[in-house]
Amino acid sequence: MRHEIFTAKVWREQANLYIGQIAKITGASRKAIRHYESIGLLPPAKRQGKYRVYSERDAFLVHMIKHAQSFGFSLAELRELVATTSKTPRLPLKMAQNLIIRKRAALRRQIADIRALDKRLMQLLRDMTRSFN
Amino acid sequence: MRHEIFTAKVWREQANLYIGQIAKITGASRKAIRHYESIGLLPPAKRQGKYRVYSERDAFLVHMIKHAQSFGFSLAELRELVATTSKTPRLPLKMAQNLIIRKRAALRRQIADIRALDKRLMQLLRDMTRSFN
DNA sequence: TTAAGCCTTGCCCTCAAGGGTAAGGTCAAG
DNA sequence: CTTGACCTTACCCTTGAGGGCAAGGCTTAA
Repeated sequence: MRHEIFTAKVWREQANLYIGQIAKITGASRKAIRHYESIGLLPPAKRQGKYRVYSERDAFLVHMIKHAQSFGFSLAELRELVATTSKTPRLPLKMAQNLIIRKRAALRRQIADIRALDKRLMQLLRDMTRSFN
Repeated sequence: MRHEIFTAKVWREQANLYIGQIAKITGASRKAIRHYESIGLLPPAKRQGKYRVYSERDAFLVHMIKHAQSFGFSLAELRELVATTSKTPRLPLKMAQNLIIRKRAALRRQIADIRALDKRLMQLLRDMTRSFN
């Protein structure tokens, strides 16, 4: 029964992929993909028996996660975006843009913090030099 | 015997302090102080029986560690400085200055990295906006 | 000698993002 | 029906700097 329904051809058309296939396609490790699911970043995968099966849409989500990570986003920061994306046909542009804008603001804050620290270090250095003379 | 030698008065003069006293003086927790010892940042404390006893010099070292931490130094970064300081009468100025200079260089690198990331995010935002129109 | 207040070691927990390995179950094909 | 490739859960490990707790030992003043 199942064998007739899920022939190789139909598989490819429905893109019912095991986790290893998704991993190969997206470049994420199997472990990472399960991890995303375990922390609720990806919705629980459908199962065929005990095996997780994924569609090309899921591959897109994983791709998105990897891409976003390379831009410095943490998995936690991506939760909402991924959740929404998995429920709507297209990437929620506004949400993604807001994410980026907030990240940029955080970066600006980081730079300010680092500069403040640098100033303190500079002053410390000056004080030490003075105590030398 | 020991009781005659280590009277309260003599104690105060020799500043033989239990870990709780050092903790109170320096503001570091007992746990933190033991932690510094366990990772080899502080030399193994002398013992009176099973209790660690510290001198005011040790208090100075702990103070130094806390101070340096507030300037963004990790315990690992302080290893050499603390080791040397604990073996010489005064703070090794040159070594401390080099540490600061190196830290400032690292901060500059961090800022460069953040700015590069910010540029990428800006570009990404532009691309997304374009795909909107 | 005893109570109160210190101190001791040892173990698990935190956060992020998985890596590594074990031990075993399952799938598709020959 | 077996083989080999793939999958499953489950547990421990990593970095940094300790926090929290347990269970018990030490000190010292009264």
